Amino acid sequence: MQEVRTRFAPSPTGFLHIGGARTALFNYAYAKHFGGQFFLRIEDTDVERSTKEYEADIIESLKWLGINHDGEITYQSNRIDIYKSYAKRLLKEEKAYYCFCSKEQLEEDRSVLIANGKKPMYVGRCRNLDHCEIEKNLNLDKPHVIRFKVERNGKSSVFKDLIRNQYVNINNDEIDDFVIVREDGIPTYNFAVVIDDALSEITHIIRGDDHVSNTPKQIMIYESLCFKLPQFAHVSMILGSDGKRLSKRHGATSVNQYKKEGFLPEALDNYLIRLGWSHGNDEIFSISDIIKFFDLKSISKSAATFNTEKLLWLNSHYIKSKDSYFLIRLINEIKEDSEKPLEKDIRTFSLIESMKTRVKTLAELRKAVGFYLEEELEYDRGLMTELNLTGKDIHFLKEFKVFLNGLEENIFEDRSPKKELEGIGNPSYMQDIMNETLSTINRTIESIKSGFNAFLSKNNWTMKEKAMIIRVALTGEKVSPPIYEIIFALGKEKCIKRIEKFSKFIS
RNA sequence: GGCCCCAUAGUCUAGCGGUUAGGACGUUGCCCUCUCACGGCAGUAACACGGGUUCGAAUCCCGUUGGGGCUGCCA
Repeated sequence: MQEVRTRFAPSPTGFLHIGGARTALFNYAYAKHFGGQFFLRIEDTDVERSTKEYEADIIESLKWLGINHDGEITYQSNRIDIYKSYAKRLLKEEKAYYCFCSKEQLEEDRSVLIANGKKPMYVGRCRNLDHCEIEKNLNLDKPHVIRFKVERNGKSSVFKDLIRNQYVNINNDEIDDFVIVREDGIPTYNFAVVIDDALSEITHIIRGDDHVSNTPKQIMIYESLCFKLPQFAHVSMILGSDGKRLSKRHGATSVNQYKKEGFLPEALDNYLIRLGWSHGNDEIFSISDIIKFFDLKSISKSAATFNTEKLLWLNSHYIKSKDSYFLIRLINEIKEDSEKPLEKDIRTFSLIESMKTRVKTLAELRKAVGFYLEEELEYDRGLMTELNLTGKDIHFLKEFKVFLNGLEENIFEDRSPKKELEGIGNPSYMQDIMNETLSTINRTIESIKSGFNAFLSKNNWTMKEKAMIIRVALTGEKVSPPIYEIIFALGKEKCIKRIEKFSKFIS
């Protein structure tokens, strides 16, 4: 069997968006499923709109998603001469022709056709120019493009689409004599794409639905150049919540933006692969699962609506599955320059460990431990009225401070294994350290817990009635990790300081 | 307008001639509980419509409606 070779061919006229990422993932998964190769080609023939910034974004985003290409990246802008030579060949074989019509003239033709209720196609003025006329115009340096001469007289173009598993039939009368080389000598998409795909021996072209109507044009070029045809698979579009094609209007659409907002690449990959593709009732797919199970026949024919809720669910799923040191690292990677980095110590670790089940993004996770990062807490007035504190509470806080004072210092010693974790590559060793860290935390928290419970019962208090005031005093928030965990993370001294400050604030 | 494609709950989907139409997200209720989550349990909600074909249709065919795409010297 022939090796499967696929490609992703974005144009650097925008950031890598969700739709492009899915197409890339499909192509990657398909090739890898068959042990084939996946290539990346930058289609930068639109010199007006292509930028290096977008190009870098696309490459980086793909890398972040783990969609790794084989071989070197191809740039169409480096291959203009190749396209030109093929255009020359088509000209010589009279499968293409020079067109000297001015843009103004074409615009006029167009409006006349539309006014008469006709299809706005090229009128064919230059389709059958005689040699002398062409020579004359060329010698005069008259601006021109090269058009492909579409065979008509009732002919039609047929190709099989692998997603629908059926033939798509388009009458050639519907297809214009499209431009293959622009006035400035740069080839157009439909021309360059065919030459590159053919020359790089791409076997399967998996791309968006928006290319179906281009396919007959491209097949004509394949045939006119005697290239071997690849197979085509057109994936339906991704729609926004309003049913319209997904665009910037719908909020975050670039991969990069999702990264910044604290999504994990695993979550995005998993979400994207399930958007339009299924494998029975399975929902969770790692990259290797994707490669293992991916196929074209399980791709849905209909358009899919992008749903952030489900992405968030997947993201929280993957956040929960990561170890907390790793999460700290990821949070620091995406933090704003103005934010201070999270420390890789055992206290931060314990908080992340506790909060990671309560958030859906890394950004939220960072925010959730904000009370720990802040030196000085702000207490919300509204929250105070809600608490409705009395003299009894002030008394309780006093007692609580006594309890804190009585805690042994050494339980708060920082037994951070961070040094050992820096720059080591042995996963099982890391796992050991991780487990040890976790059990240290658990042991300590247990000891705080039993001491605290004894303190409560001695005074005939219950957790239920006292938890909220402690929570607010120590964090300034109504929602926080469990009390014992806060005490552990903050440490004795900070807890006492915060209780003192809070007591002063309320009295 | 013309051409092409699509149609199972709010969303992603399973189904491929005979199912109590399955799963997941969301949502609702309950349990757990120091808050919020997590977790567990239970519930909610769908075959767009109309004709055929067939003993039998979500499934096959035709039409209607609705949606999407293309109709560039963008890709």
